[in-house]
This record gives sequence, structure tokens and C-alpha cells, in this order.
Amino acid sequence: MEESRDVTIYDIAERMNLATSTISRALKDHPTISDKTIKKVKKVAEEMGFRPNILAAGLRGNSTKIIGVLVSRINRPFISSLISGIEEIAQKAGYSVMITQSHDSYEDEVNLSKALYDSRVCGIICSLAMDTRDTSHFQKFIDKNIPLVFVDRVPKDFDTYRVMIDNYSAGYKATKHLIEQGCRRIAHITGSPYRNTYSERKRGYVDALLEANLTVDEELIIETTLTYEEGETAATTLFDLPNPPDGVFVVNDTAAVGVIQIAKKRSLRIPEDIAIIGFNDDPIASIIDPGLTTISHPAVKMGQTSAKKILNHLKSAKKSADTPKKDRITEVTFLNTEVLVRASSSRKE
Amino acid sequence: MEESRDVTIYDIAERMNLATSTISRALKDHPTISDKTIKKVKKVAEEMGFRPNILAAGLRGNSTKIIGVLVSRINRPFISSLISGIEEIAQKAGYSVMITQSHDSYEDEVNLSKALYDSRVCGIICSLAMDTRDTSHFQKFIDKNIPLVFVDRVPKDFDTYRVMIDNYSAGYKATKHLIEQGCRRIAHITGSPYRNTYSERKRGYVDALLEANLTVDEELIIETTLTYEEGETAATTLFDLPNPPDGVFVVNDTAAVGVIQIAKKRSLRIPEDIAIIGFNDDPIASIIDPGLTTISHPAVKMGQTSAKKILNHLKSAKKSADTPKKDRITEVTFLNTEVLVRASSSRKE
DNA sequence: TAAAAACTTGCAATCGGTTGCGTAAAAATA
DNA sequence: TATTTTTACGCAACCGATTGCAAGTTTTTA
Repeated sequence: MEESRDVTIYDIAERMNLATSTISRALKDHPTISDKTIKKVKKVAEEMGFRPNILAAGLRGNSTKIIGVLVSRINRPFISSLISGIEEIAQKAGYSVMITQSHDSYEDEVNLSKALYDSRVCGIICSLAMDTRDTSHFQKFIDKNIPLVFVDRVPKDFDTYRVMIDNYSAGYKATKHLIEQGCRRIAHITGSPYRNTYSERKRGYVDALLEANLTVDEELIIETTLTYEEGETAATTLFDLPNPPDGVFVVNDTAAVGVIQIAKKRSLRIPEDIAIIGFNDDPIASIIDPGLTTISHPAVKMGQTSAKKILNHLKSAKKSADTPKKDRITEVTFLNTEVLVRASSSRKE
Repeated sequence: MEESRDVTIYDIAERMNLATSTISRALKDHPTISDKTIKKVKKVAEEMGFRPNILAAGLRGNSTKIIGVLVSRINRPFISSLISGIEEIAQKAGYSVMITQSHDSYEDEVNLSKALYDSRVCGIICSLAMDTRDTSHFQKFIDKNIPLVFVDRVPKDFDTYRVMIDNYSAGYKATKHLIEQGCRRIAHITGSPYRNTYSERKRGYVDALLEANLTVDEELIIETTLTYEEGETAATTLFDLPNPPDGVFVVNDTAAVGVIQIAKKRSLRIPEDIAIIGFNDDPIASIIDPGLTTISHPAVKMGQTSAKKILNHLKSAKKSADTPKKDRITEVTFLNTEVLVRASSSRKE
């Protein structure tokens, strides 16, 4: 078992009687190296099985080709699809992805942001933890001109890239759909009001109600952590009301499924007695019986878009290395959402 | 906007009139440094906001504190839970996780294994691509004594850590369960025979049939890529048979759900006409109606276990740096599986 | 043909911890 | 008090690629 040392540019330089600087430049098509030399170097490098030491390059340049990802939890349909999209784009461009999960804890988020920073990630994509209010721990990325993309769960007061859906409009559409199905007393099961995703959807919900001259009953608005169990609990509370709702807009499918199960257990007819709409279009939405009407949004595409923002930023930053434009970036990308009507809400043909 | 340079051990050394070597050693409790000095150095480092440059350390030691992960696809319930478990353990130990997905392509797997190797990961956890037959691209990790863990989809002829379930026994249990429910003609929808996960389950299936004196009908064994759609297709084929099955053992829940949907569409009674058992206990299994009987296995725990194998290996390797034990490692860890009986197969009270 | 311009390549410092080896200082032993 | 041991720390090379600047060579221009 030979401890064969990796071949370095020094080995190539020695073999070719050239300087390491020439090798280094030739390998990345530096314009001051002649085409002949470039070709020869590349050929020899190939022959010798040369693979550049990423760490050495990173140390020198004080940056890696790693995109950091910071999300609440990996094993959620939406998040894992998001990551899948990120990884796909990154991989194609020769970048790697480093994944971390905050478990929806602000404290973890702060620590992980530091860890990613220390890892010299070339960019970071983050979806905020449920209880994050202060986002100053991300400022260091801005200061170092490291591209930062907030995706889905974004802060409202941070000038940087944002990739998201129009939550207000989605909430409005969802609620309006229920109204169109004849619902007059629509409940709303939501998450932390600190997260734009939920506060905005709620805003859309409220506006849709008001527009239809329906009253907004605080009793019908329940704040939860959006688990399946909490969906069940919220549903129980709602159905036990003296004047129960005839429609529910739940901000994620997991909790919405909990609502369906309770409704079924109580022999409520869906959608006749209670129409239900969820959010995300998780796989279960199309599997459950009745099919869950939901708001679909392109998770994979959101990931891809986020990754592209990072890559583009890096590309243009390289070009304009001379022009030290340090303007604050405020680029918000909205991806489309769609009401996916299924049986849980279709009262009409 | 000050381009405040990061503080290095040089800065600390200068401030304290000590050598960088002393700082470096003090920060990691090297025994030759006095406790007084260690405390002082740590205090100053803390004050100055020192954060070690991972790349520099990695370059020198030719290794990082990154665990590489190579899986088929991230956005699958089983895989994302697996990764979640890995990340959790890694994070607690101060390690990072680099994720890549082969998309079930052998070629991608080869390239990604190289990329992870080049990234100087300190260990690698892999679940093989669907069509991987040759695993020699992993040999380089062994040669460099980089711990390699195969998880779930493992090769049969590679001496290294393996974390998996007893697929044979699981397949046997699943089939036997159907037999106990009175099924006499049990179909089997499986994946690539090159993957241990599927070939072993099939072996268990066959043995369970033989043991019960049931005939093994090749017509009832269908090989697929295990998507929802292929589950539907396979079900259609089976149900169209002149002598259709009265039970189906599907090696994943996704395809099993496809089977259920087709059965329902054809108004077959589940489980009276056709009993169905899946594999994985994906979230949909408990949501779908009827509930899908399935084989559960601890995805998160498999991830955790895999990560621990890596960490333990690194720990013991550090201790026995003098004892250059290079024996081939063949450590197989089996995690438990369980038949989760739900409505899709319970014919009896 | 001489001088200027353009093209190629080399030199050497740099990034920031890590570590083998040497040595000064303090403590233990003779 | 002299000598051996132990303790504590410093020196300097090292990991491998990158890059500003210098310098040599060739081509172009006057």
C-alpha cells in the first residue's frame, strides 16, 4: 500500500522545466501564457493525474468554491427539494454545497452562520429559523462582499438577494378560492408572525375576507408550529367552536393533513361541511383522500434560482474587480404560485 | 466599511510576546504548554475574536473537518432523514457536511467521489447509485485511510464500514406477513437487482414463499425504477393478469402508493381483494387511505450511526497514530426493521 | 539596424496554522 | 553546589497554489 503523494504543480513544473507560476497560470488559461505552453501543460497535468489542492487555493484566495446552506430542517419536502435544486446548479458549475440545519433555533442559526463564514464559503443561502428576529449575524457576509441569498423565509429589512414567492398574493388567492367555493366563515391556521411567509399570507387572507365583506374573526386565527399534531389540535379547537368554520386555510400541507384527519374522524364532509386548502403541494397533498387543494410553488426552482444568484454575483464580481462597486444589493425575485384545486375544496363542478 | 482583516495567531502572538507555535498549541491544549499560558492565550484569543482559519489548518494537515455525503437524491423522505441524522451528529462534534447527489447515475457517482476526495473530506458516507456495479472509485479513500461508510445501498464486496438493515429478513417478514393474512398469490415489485437492498428483499420474499409451500411465479415479479408512476404501471400489469395476485410486496412506499391508487381506481377492495405492503414508512404511508402497511426502518438513526462510525474512526486513528494498524475494516451494523401493520393488509381483527 | 512594443515566463513572497527539533529555564536529584 | 530531569516555549520549515513585479525573448516599428 503505497502512500503515493498527490501530484502538485511543483511536480509538473519540475518535469517540464517550467516555473510553478507558469503551470498555475497555464492551467487556468491565463492570457499571458502562450497557447502552446497551455496545451502542453494541460496534457502533462492530465497524464500525471494532477488534481489541484482546493485548500491551498482557498487559503491563498481566502475563499472556497463552497456554497453554504442554512435551513431549518433538511427532512422536509419543501426544504429537501430546495436543496436539491441548489446542489444541482452548484454541481454543474463546479461548486460544492455545505448544508447545515438550524432546527428552527435562532441560537443555532447564529452559530452556524459563523461556522459557514469560518469555512470561507463563497456564498450563502439561508432560509430563516422560525424564531429569528434579529439578522445582524449575517452582516459579516455583506461586509466581506460574500453574496447572501435569503430564500423563502426572508427578513424584511436586509438589503440583499431574496428569492421568494409573493406570499401576500398567495394568501389572498387561497382565501379567495375558498370564498368562491361558498365559504363564509374561513379559519386560518398559521405559523410564527415573525416569518414573512406566514404574516404575509395572513395579510392576504385578511384582505380577501374584507374584500368579500366577511368579518375577520380572531377566534378563527390560530397560531401554531405547523406540525401534523398541531394541525390536529387546531382543528379540534376550531370544530369545537359554537360557531365553527366552513373553510380553513392552513399555511402548510402537513398541518392541513392533520385538519383533514380530524374532520374525517368527526365525519365532517369535506368539502361540503368544511373546505380545506393547504400550502406547498407536498407529495401527500395529491395522495390523501380527499385530495388536498393547496398552493404550489416551485421548490426546486427556488433552489436553482438562489444558487444562480450566488454564481452570477461571483462572476460579475470577478469581472469588475477593478470597479469596486459596493452598492447595497436589493434584488428580490418572485417565483410563481398556483392554486392547485383538488377535492378538499371543490364544491362545484 | 472597513475591510477588517481576520485576526490570526500571529496577531495574538505579537500581542502576547509569544511564538505562534505556542499560541497554536495553547489553543488546543497541547500538554507541553503550561496551564497558565493556555488560559491566558485562550482569554486573549477570545477577546480578540480569533477564529482559526480552517483552510490553513486543512492545508497543513491535508484534511478538513468535513464529512462528505454522496447519495442518489436528496429530496426523498428516506434520504433527507438520513442526511438530517448525519448533519446532526456532525454538527455536535464540530464537523461540517458536504452533500452531493448522484441522481442515481454511476458516472456522476464516480465524479462526485473524486470531487469529495479532492475536497479533502475527512470521511465519506455513501449510498450507492441505482446502477453502480463497480465500486473501485472508492478505493482511494481506503488507501488514504479515510473512513468510508456505505449506508443502506451498500456493495457486497468492499471491506469497509456498512450501516444497513437486514434486507433479507425484512423481505422475509413482509412476505410472511402477507401470507399470514391469507394471501396465496403474492406479487413483488422490486428495483435494480444490482442493489443489495432489493436483491436481498427479494431473496427473503422467495424464501418466505417457499417455506409456505407457495410457488414462485416469475410473472408476479416486476422490476422497476420504483417511481410512483412505475408503481401504477406495474399494478396495471399485475391486475390485468388472467390469474392476478391477492397480495403485493412493494420495496418502497412511493411505488406502493401507486399500486393502491390503481387498485382503488379499479374498485378492488384493499385488503380483501389485494393486500399491500410497502417499505420505508414514508409520511404518506400513514396518511393514505387505507393506511399502508410497510416496513419501517430508522432513517435518522442510520444517518447518526454512519456519522458516528466516521467520528469514532477518526478518534481512534488519532490515538493510535503510532500503531499504524492498517487492517481492512469490515464492520457491518444492522439496524432494526419492523412490520408496521396498517389497513392495507389487515384482513383479520 | 537600433529602439520600442509585445509577448512569455520566472522569482519570490504570501495565505495562516502546524509540528519536529532544539534550547533555555525551572525543578528534582545527587 | 553540581548535575540530571522535567517543563515550557521558540525557531523555522512546511502544506500547495496564487500573483505582483521583474526580466528575458521575440516581433514590430522607426
